Amino acid sequence: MELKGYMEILKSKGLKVTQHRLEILRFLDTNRTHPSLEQVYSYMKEKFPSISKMTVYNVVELLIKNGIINSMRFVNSTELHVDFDIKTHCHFVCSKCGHIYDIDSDIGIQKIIKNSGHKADDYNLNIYGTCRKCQKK
Amino acid sequence: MELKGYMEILKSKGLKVTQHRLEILRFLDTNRTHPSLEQVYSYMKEKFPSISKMTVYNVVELLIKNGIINSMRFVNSTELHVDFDIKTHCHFVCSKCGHIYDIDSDIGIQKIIKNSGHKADDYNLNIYGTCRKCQKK
DNA sequence: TTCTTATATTGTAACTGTTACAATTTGGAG
DNA sequence: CTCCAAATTGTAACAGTTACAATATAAGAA
Repeated sequence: MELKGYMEILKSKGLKVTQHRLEILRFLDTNRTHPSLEQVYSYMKEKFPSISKMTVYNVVELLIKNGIINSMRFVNSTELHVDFDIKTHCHFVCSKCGHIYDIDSDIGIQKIIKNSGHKADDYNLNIYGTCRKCQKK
Repeated sequence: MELKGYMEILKSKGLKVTQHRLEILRFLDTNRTHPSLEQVYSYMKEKFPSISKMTVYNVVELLIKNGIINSMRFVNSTELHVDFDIKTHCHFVCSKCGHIYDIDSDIGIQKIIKNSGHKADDYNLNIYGTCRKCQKK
């Protein structure tokens, strides 16, 4: 996606366009690796050596709140991970190598809670185990 | 369940039986509220005023590693929650009241990852939204 | 029972991820 | 270009967790 595309995303939500916001969006879009905030900060620090970690936290929080990016947490660590893909809610986490894989699957969340009376806004399915690559080793 | 039952659970895994372990098991068994470690500690502190928070962390870690209890983390906080029920892997978290509901559903995890080549050991499905009670308010 | 030893518990300190807040800088409307 | 609301920054504090060494205890052996 071109820079113009990220500008449109921000503008469509009535958000100001800043270099930091554009670069974080671009990084997440081109690196679909579900990075932790530390990893996002680490990348941004190279591009903008004077950037504050707070900016990363602020921008990420803003993007999450406006439904532009996805966030997830896994049972084996306390840190928040983010991803540009807001459609995929299922992830496979390898206990050996730590790699996070997207699992493209519609688990029919409405059917699961239909008798409960609850109203679902979002969900995360995290699957833990050994990934394809690590099984071969 | 009687105290004897918790002793059997520990012994069957070759673990030593201690007052702390028994009490934490009993608390989790009779309070299926998916408490955070802070909440477990808070309860234990009343029963055993001199208990260290480290003991709670150690015992809980041991119980998780031996597959005796379940653990889960939610996207809105960094803290680990635990539950005596090792069968239920689906939870509904109300964004309004914070209550965590068990969702009894078999989502057929094997089917979901069958083409991926990965091998699943465990999973957590967290659903976020407004619970039945909070919708009425 | 008492002894022994491996293991459970404890306190402290350090570490990681996150939040609060006030000071400063900046995007973008007019 | 000017101005103001909002973005960014640095600092400090906080919450959850981990590491580790010292002490206490469970449970098998004698």
